[in-house]
Amino acid sequence: MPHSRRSPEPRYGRRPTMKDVAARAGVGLKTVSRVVNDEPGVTPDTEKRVQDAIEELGFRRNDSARVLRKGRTATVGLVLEDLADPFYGPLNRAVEEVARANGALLINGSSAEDPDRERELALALCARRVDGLIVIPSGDDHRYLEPEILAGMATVFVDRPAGRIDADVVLSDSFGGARAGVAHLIAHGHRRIGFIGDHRRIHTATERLRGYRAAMAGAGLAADGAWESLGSTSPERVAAAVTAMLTGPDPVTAVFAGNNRVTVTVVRVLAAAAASGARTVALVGFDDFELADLLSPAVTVVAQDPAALGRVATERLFQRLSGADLPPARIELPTRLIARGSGEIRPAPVTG
Amino acid sequence: MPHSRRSPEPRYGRRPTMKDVAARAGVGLKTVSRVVNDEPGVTPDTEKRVQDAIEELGFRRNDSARVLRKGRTATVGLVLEDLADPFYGPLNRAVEEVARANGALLINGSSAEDPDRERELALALCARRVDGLIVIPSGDDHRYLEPEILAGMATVFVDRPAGRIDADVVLSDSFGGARAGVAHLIAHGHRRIGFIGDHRRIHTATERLRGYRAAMAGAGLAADGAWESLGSTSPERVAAAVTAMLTGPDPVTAVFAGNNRVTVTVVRVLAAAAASGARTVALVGFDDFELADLLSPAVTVVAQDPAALGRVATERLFQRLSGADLPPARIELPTRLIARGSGEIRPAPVTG
DNA sequence: CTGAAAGCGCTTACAG
DNA sequence: CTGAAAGCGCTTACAG
Repeated sequence: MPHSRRSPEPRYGRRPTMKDVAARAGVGLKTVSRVVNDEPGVTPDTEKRVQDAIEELGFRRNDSARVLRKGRTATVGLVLEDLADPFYGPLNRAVEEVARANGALLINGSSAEDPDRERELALALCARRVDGLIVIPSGDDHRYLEPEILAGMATVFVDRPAGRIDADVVLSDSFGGARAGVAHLIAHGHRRIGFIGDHRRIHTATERLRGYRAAMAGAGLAADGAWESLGSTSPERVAAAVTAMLTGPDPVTAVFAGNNRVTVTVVRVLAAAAASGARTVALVGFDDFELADLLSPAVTVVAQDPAALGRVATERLFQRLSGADLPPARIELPTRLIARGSGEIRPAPVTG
Repeated sequence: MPHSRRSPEPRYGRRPTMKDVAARAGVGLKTVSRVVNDEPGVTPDTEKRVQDAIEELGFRRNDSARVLRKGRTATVGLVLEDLADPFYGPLNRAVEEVARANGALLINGSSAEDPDRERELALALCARRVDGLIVIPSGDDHRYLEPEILAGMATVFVDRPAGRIDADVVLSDSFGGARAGVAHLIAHGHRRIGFIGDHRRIHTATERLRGYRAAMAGAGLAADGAWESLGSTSPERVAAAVTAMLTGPDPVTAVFAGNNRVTVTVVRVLAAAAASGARTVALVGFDDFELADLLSPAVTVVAQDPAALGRVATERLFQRLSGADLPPARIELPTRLIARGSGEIRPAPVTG
C-alpha cells in the first residue's frame, strides 16, 4: 500500500478510540463498531473509509471496555499450586486449550500451597469477573467462595475437592491407585512397606494413605504406624523419613511414594543408598514423571493423567457457562499402574 | 456475627453494584467507593452502614469496570511456546512473582511454536490492554507489534530477540554456552562431535550452532556438515539424526544436544545403543533438566537459568511501566557448564 | 464528611 | 445503510 501513511501524531499513553476513528472517517460511532465487528450493513465504500482510518490511527479495539458492556470477560481463571511444578504443566496447557476452543483467555497463578494466597488470588479473579474459575485447592475451607458461586461464578475444583462447600470436582482415583500400587508391591513379596505422603490436610495425601492401608489390611499385613509418614514434600523432610524407615529396627523393603515430588527425593535417597552397597529397596510412586523410564531401575508408577484432569474440568466449566443447570458432581478419573522395574524388585531373602 | 443475614434475593447473573449498595445503605455512590477503596473521610457510622450493605448483598467490586476508568489493567501478558514444557515452568512462575509484587495478575498462553498463533495471542493481549507484554517468540517477524509498541505497550522479548523490530530482549548466552560445551568435549579428547539442534528459524538454534562451529574451528577441527543437524525437536527426527551420526561412515564419538528436548531423546537413543553393547558416546546438552544427575551416566549440561530470564524480563517491563524512557536493550545472562559424567566420557581408542 | 455529574470505550436498543 | 442516545460499573474532578 504505497499511499498508506503512518499516524501523524503517535500519541503515547492515550490510544485512539472508536470515536477518533469515527471522526477521521467522517462516520458515526456505530458504523465503526459495525466494521470492527464484521457486522453486515455497511457499504464497501464506507467500510473502506473506516478501515483506512483504523490503519492510519493504529486503532485496536479495547476489549476491556467491550467486556464491561457485554457482561462476559471471555476469560478463565486458574489457581494452582505452583506454575513451576512440572506436574501442572500439562494440566495448565489442557485448560488453556479448552478455554481457547471456547474463545477465552487464561489468567492463572500459584497459591504456593498457602491457603491465604489461594483465597486472595481466587477472589481477585472473581473481582476481575472471569467467566469461570478452576481451583486446585491448597486450603481446606472454601466457604469464602460461596457468595461468588451463589452469584453465578462457575467454579470447578481439580485434583482435590473443595472444603466445606459443595462444588464440582474432577480428580484422580487416589484411593484406588494407591491401593493398586501397594498391592503390586505386596504381590512381589513385600511385607514391610513404607508410605511417604504430603501434608495430612491435603486430600490426595489422606486418600492415598487410605489406599495404602486398605492394601495392607487386605493382605492381612499390619500397617505399622512407623511406616507411615505424612508431611512436607521438601527434600529434607522426605529424605529424613525414608532414611528413618530404612534404618529403623523394623526396616521396610519397599516404599510407596505419595506424589511426584516425594518420588524424586526417594529415588535420590535409594540411589545414594545403593551406591554405598546397601540392598535394593523396591519403589512405586504416585504420578508419572519424565525420564522415569530411563532411571536404573526404571521407576514403577501409578500414573494419573494431568492433562485429562484439566480438560475434563474445563469442559465441565463451559457446560455450566452455556447455561446447563447441573448439580455439583464428583468426576473421578482412573489411574494406571506402569510397571518399569523399581516396583518389581523382590525383597532380600530373610537372613539371620 | 450472629445477626448477619444472607442476601434476601441472591440474584443470579446480575451481581450487585455499588449503586445497589448505595441504595441499600442510603448513601451516595461516591461514599460506597470511598469505603470499598479505604479512602479517608467517612464517619465510622456511615462506614458501618455501607459495610453491612456490602455483606448483605454479597457485593464484590467489579475490577473490570475499575480498570476501564483507571486506564491500567494491572495485568501482564505472557506468550510462551508451551505451558506444558517444563523448561518454561520456572520462567512462568518467575514472571508471576514479579507481576504479583507489582500488584498485577498474569494472563498467559502457548504459541504452540506457531507464528500465527503467537501473533493472534499477542494481539489479543494487546486488545485486552495488558499493561505489559512478555513474548517468547516463535515467529521471526514481529512487525505486527510495532503499532502497539509505538502506542505505548511495554514489551519485552525473552529467550530470543524479536524479528525485524527493535525491542528489549533478555536471553542466555547461547553462543558462549554452546562453545564452552563443545570445547569441553574437545578437551576430553573428542574430534568427531555431532550437533543436533532446533529449527534454523529459531534464533537460539543458530546461535548454538555458531558456538559449536567456533569451538570446532578454535581447535582446528573440521566441522563436517554431516555432523550438523537442525530441524524439528520431535523424538522421531532427533532419533533419526543421532542414529545417522553414530552409524555413518565417519561416526561421531560425542554429541552436543541443542536443547532440553533434544537432550532427552539423545539420552534415550544412547541408552538403547549402550544396552545393545555399542560403545559409549559422550553427551553434553544445552539446558539443565530435572533428574539429569540421576541418569547413568549423569548428564553434563550447559545450564541456563529460566527463572532468572523471567525475573529479569519482568523487572525490565515494570521499569518501563513506571515511566523510565529506556532505549531497547539486549540483556544477556551467562550459562554454566555442569559436569556430571556424560560429557567426560573419553572417545574409544582408535582401532584398526 | 458527602454526593451529583461526567466520563473511561465500548455495545445495545432504537429510530430514521 | 447509518447514527444518536443510553448504559455497562466503576473513578475523577468538583461542589457543597
